[in-house]
Amino acid sequence: MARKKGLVPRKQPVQSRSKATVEVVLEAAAQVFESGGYNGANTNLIARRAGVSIGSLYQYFPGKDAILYALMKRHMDMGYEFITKRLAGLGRGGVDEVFVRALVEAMLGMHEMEPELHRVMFEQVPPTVMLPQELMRNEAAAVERLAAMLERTPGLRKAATGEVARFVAYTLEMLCHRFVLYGIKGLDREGFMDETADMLLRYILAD
Amino acid sequence: MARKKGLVPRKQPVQSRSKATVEVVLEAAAQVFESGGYNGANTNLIARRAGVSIGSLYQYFPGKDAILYALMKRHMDMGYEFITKRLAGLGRGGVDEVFVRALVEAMLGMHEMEPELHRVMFEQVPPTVMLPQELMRNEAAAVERLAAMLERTPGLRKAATGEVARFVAYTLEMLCHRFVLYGIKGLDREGFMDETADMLLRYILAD
DNA sequence: TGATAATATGAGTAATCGCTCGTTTTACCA
DNA sequence: TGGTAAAACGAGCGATTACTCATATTATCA
Repeated sequence: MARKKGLVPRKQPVQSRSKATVEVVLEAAAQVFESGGYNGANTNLIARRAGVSIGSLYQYFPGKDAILYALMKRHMDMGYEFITKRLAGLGRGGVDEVFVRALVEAMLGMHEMEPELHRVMFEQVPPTVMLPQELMRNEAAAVERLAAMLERTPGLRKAATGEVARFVAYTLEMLCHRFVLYGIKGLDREGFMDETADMLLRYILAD
Repeated sequence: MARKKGLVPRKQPVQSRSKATVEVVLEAAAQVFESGGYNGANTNLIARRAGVSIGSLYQYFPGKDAILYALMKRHMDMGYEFITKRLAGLGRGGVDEVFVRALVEAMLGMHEMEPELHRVMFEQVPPTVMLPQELMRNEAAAVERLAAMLERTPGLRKAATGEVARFVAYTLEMLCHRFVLYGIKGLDREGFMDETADMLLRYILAD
C-alpha cells in the first residue's frame, strides 16, 4: 500500500523547464495508469516513462497518489468545462426536451474524453484519493444549476427540485459511464441517447 | 502489484478442519478488505487475522486475488438468490407496478447486504479479478428473465425487450449502489424507492 | 561574470509483501 | 496401532517499491 502521504504538490515549479518536467510527468503518468491500472503504476515507472529521474519526480509530487490526484483534478475540470460550454444559453425557460437531449449529449461527450483514464479514476482509485471534496465541487455546482432550472420548469413532477436534480444527475452520469466503458448490448450511441433522454424527460415532467 | 496468479483454489479441503481453515480465512479476508480496501489487504495480514499460518493460507489460495474472487462469488450468489426469492411468483402477467416496486425493493435489499464488502468489490477491484464472466452469469440470467417478462407485458414501449431489460437492470443496479453506499441527499429509503419505481415504470410503459 | 537559487540526477537504503519449502502435527483407516 | 495422507506451521528469501540525499548541472540577474 502507498504509505499515506499528502496529495498536494511539494513545491511549485517556477522556471519553464520545471514546468515542463511536471507536465511530462503527468503525461507519462496518464499513460502508465491507463495501461496498467492503479496497481500497475509506480513512481519509478512513471519517472522512467517520462524520461525524468526519480528524484525530479519527488521534487514536485510526494507520491503516486498525488500524481493521480492532479490528473483527476485536471480531467474533471476539463469535463465540467466541456459540459458548461455545451449547455450555455440553454434551458432559460426551464427544462424541456431540447435541454434534456443536449444534457444527455454533453454528459456522453464528457465521458468519451480520456475514457481509459476515466475508468481508472472512477473504478480503481482508493478512497483516500477520491474522497477530497474539492473534486466534487464541480458536480455539486452542476446539480445546483440543474435544480435552479427545474424551479423554472412548468409542469414539473411533485417532488422537490433538489432531489429531482440529484436523481437525474446521478442516473445520467452512471448510464453514460456504463455505456462508454462497457456498452449496452443492442444500443448504439443514438439509441442510447434516445432512451436515456426519453426516460429522464418522462420522469421530470411526470404528474 | 500482485504477480498474476490464478484465481482458482489450489486444492480442495477434504477434512473438516481444513474446511474450517478455508472458512476462517475467508471470514478474515472479508474483514481485512472491508477495513483497509483492496490495497490495504495482504495475505500475511489476512492469515494473521484468521489465526492461521501464512503457509496454510497458501495451501488453498494462490494469492490475494483468489481470496477476493472467492468472496465475490459467494457475495454475488447470495445476492441473486435473495432477489430470486423475493420475486418468486411475481410478474407472471407481465411487468406492472406491483412487480416493479418489488424489484426495486429486492435490488435495494441486495445492496444492503455486506455493503462495505460490496463497495470494495465493485469500486476497487482490479479488472483481472472482476472480468471473469462467471461472475456475471447471474446478472445476465436475471436480465433474460426480465426481458421474458417484458415480452408478456401489455402496453410496452416500442423498443425491443432485450434492450429495455438491460437498460432498466443497469439503471436500477447503479441507483441502488449509489443510494446504499453514499445516499442521495433529500431521499430516505421510502422516497428513493418511490422515485426509482416511478421512473422505471414510466419508462417501461411509455407509448 | 560570478554568486545564488532552482533544477536535475540516480545509486542506494529501508520497508513491504508474496510466496516457498523443510518440518511438525494431526487425522484417517486397514 | 502403525503407516500414510492431509493439514498446519513459520522462518526467511527474493522481488518490488517508495523515497532520500549528496552531488552535479543549469538558469537568473545584479
